[in-house]
Amino acid sequence: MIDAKVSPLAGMATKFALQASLTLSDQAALLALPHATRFFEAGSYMMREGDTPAYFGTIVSGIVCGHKTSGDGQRQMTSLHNPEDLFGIHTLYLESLDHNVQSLTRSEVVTIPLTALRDLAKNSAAIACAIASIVMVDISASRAWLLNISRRDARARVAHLLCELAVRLDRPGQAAEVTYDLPITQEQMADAVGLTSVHINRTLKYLSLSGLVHHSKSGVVIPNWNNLVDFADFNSRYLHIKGNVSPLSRN
Amino acid sequence: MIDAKVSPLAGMATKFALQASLTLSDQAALLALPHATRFFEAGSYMMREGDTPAYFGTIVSGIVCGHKTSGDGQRQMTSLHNPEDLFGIHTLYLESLDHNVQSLTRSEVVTIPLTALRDLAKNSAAIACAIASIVMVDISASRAWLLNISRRDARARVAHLLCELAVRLDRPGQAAEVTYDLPITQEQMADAVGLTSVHINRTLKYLSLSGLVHHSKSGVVIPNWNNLVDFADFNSRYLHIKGNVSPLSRN
DNA sequence: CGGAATGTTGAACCGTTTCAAACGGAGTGG
DNA sequence: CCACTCCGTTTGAAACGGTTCAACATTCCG
Repeated sequence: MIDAKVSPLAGMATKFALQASLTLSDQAALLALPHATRFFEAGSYMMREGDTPAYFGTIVSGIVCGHKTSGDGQRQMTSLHNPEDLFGIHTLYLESLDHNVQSLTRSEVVTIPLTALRDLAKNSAAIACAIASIVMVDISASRAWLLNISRRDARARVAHLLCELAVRLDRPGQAAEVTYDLPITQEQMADAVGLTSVHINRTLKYLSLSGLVHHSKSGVVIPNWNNLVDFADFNSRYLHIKGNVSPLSRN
Repeated sequence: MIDAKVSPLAGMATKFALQASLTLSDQAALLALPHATRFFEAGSYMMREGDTPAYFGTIVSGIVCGHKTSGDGQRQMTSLHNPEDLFGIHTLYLESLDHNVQSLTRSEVVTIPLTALRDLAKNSAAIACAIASIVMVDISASRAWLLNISRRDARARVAHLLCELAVRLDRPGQAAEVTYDLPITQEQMADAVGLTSVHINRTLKYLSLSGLVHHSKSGVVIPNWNNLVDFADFNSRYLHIKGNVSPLSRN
């Protein structure tokens, strides 16, 4: 099995292994991928729309987002990546990037050239399947965001986002209260859910006053997980977490 | 090369071949996939959220959509499929469906069991890569919908959708005027772009009055392609059409 | 300590929704 | 062939949710 101590690529290799059954040589090949550790300041671009995709990576620390901007400069995030998440793998076979990737906080990432992964996938059906599988999970999340942004009001919308992050950070499941770090600004949150930072402010105030969630620099506190899930109309199925116990992600 | 006359699967096989270089035996294997021709009445469900994915397919005729619904019954389409498009392939490696697939008009489709494709992908890296590639193109479109719905007003939003469909139906490129069929109701269009059918009505009226697009039972007429593209802030890059001449898709 | 970035609040405004009513066309049955 | 119905379209008026603009408070950071 993959030993998490061995390599900064171990997390990435594990993600692959979760999606398809890999031979030992496939696992070894993944761990042998050329890679570099890089640091990005908050707000710096890791990739830009229109670029030729060059690498993908795993996040070691920090928060990274994918986003697009409209002609008049408005921005919409399309994904949010936490430590241990992969980013950029969607673009493995795209000739040009359709979105930007930017760090929201100072972050450390391990980057891997796409050419190297392409070579691997060309020779291993299992690895290619794992990649396809990873992208399928991501497109499912993308569809969930679409619904969230188009059909839920501001309150449920940010509640839903906070639920998603809780589940992805593996927090719920034990007690009623759920807690995690989320060092992003209200403006960044606005770009994630398609609102204004002013309205995010009012919405967070409402959610806090009604005891559903508290968000501050010290993190997110969800006093009662089930309450928030109900309020947000949240169902974690779309995250396709393997071995997920309850499809409703209520305790 | 793949002969379009041979099999109802030829279109599907060609889509795969466009994304990865397939050996002749890969191509033959794709064409040999078990399949069935099926008809669906307008409005009938081909797959439902929560189901275990069973098949994918190509559309022969008709229009099919993917959609999700929120707890209070509001609906948001996540994709629209025209003849020759694939549907359901996103779910190849998902344990449960995260969205519904429904026909908007009476439609004829060719369905292929996912198990058969999984077997093929397991043994051919090229086919697995083609699948990954197809999904990557789709997730790119999904991101574009996200931006469209969250950050453009109703007018630009429906204009953008009509641009996308024009390009995907391969209409623009020759003359300034662009025409195509789009036998969907205003309510269906509303579900595609995240608006109300009432507001779609007013928006279409505006677009028609200003000479940008006309939509009726007889189809879509775009008197001047470049005008609509500018108005909609449309750039076809996100569709990743191979061999696409102009990334801006202006003539 | 000072300046910039982020958060907070109020008031006016505006795009979209909601509700309600009426209209038109296609299909059906008498 | 007309009357009836159903479904989608059209229009108006009022209400609502979120934006915009502007001012001020707070926190962060060099």
